[in-house]
Order: sequence, then structure tokens, then C-alpha cells
Amino acid sequence: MKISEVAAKTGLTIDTLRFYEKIGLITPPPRDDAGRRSYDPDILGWVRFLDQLNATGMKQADRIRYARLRAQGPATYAERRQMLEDHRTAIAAQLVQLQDTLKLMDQKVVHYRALEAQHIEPEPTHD
Amino acid sequence: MKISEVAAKTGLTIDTLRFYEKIGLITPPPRDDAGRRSYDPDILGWVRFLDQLNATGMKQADRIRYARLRAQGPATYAERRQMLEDHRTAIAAQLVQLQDTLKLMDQKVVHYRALEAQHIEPEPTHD
DNA sequence: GCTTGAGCTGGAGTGCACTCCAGCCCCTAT
DNA sequence: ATAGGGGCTGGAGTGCACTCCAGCTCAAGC
Repeated sequence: MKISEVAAKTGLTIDTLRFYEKIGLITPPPRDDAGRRSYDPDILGWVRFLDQLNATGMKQADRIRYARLRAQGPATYAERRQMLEDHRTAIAAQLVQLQDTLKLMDQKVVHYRALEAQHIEPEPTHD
Repeated sequence: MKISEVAAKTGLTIDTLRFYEKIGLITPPPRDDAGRRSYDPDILGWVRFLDQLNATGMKQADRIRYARLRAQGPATYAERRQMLEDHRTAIAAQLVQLQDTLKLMDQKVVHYRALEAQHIEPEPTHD
């Protein structure tokens, strides 16, 4: 796959893909005769997984660490599992925070509706 | 309350409190005779609320907009309610994302445990 | 055979949300 | 009365995660 295809299918920009490669989130793909990146389609799943870690608040440094472990193969299974367990814990904490705040939003919306009913805007009169 | 007390009770730093004032998240408190900020304890609830919006992904610009509306009083009830409803929607979306990823973490942890069982690290032998 | 467009590199720039600093003033305790 | 600590201002600096750019090469279509 060309870099533009990977960009289109993952939603990242071409610049971001190259940036991810530079910082070690993506292993450098082989190049074609003209020196252009030629990706294995497997990259799509990996990029989407990275995106999911991103969207759930994992730091770049940790994603890089995970990517490096992954590149080292089976010897790092335990360490990778530990990272995922830690992230699971972080997600659980975020879920609590979000649920609390969701509830608060609902309460406040109800509260504001009551306030709005009391505070009728003085309409411009034309009589 | 002195700024140091507000900082201690909210978890923000003194610098951050002054910064929040500068950008309009906090209305400038009255000053004592020596020109030092003297906060009404009500500030604590407001700061914690801001923190909650922050922790659930609301952008600075939106928090500032909300703070400004709040400072304008009852005339902005409807607009504030709308902002909270929008944020509620955003939170709901994040919840889905987090739940999906939580599930994925669990699956991957199970997967890694299986892989670990198959890949027994060759221990250094001393015989 | 030349233009167009995609891709390449190294490096500079951006936006967000703080965070730190120098140099000053005031109040309190010794 | 003086030394220390807290607070003040305006402005510069930081860290993160990209994002953009100049100037180049290469391959393909007209």
C-alpha cells in the first residue's frame, strides 16, 4: 500500500504517518524502486490500535514503549500484557470520571430548565 | 481565602489560578489592603466544576465561553444549558470509546496470557 | 520530452495549556 | 530594623503532539 492509501484508510495524515515512523510508533516499511514507502496492509490494524490507545488517553511515550516491545517479539509478551493491564486500570478510572460528570450534566440541565422557566426573557413589545 | 489556600484545596497551583483569571475562567477576586487576592470560598466549587469539565475533555475555549456566560447572569441560562447538553453528548461518545477499548484490553490481556504460556523464557542454566 | 503530481528529507512552526522567572512590594516574627 | 516568606506583575519558556514548508526526485500521461 502507498502512504496515501494508508492515510485515507486510517484517517491519519501522510505527515502524521511519517512522524509516527520517525518517533518509532511504526516500523519503517520497505521502499519501492523509487524509494517510496510500501506498506503491508497489516499496518492498518496496528495504526487503528494506536489510535484507540491515543483516544483513551495513553501518552505518546507509552505508546512508543509498547511499539518497541512489540517489535522485539515474544520475549516481551509479559511486559506488554502488564502495560495493557495498567491501561485497563486507567480506562476504568476515566469511566468513573465520565459517568460522574455525565450525571452532573444531566442534573445541571434539569436545573437550568427550571431556572429558564422562572426567568422569562422580557420580549420586546410592539403595542 | 488567600490564593495559597485556594490552591491547596483545589489542587491547582497558584500560577494556574492566576492564569485562569487572566484568560477569564475565574472572575478577578477583590483584593485586600495590600493588593493581594482575597477569594470568596464559592470559588472552590466553581474551580472543581471547571476541573471536571477539563477532565472530561472540554476545550479551554469552551470553558471560557461558559465562564463568560455565567458571569452575565440569568439572561444566558438557555445558552449555558445548551453547552452542557452538548458536553453531555460528547461524554456519551467518550464512554462508548472507553468501553470498547476496555473490552479490547481485556481480550488482549487474555490473549497475551495464552501466548506467555506457550513461550516459556529459556532460563539461564547453571549445571 | 515535458509537465504534473505524488512522495521524499530535514527542519522550522503551531496551538494548547500551562509553568517559570526576575524584580518588585508588603507583612510578620526575631 | 531587618530577614524571610508570601504575593504581585509582565513576559518568557516548556512539553506535547503534531503540522507545515522548501526544495528535491521520480514516474507516468499527454
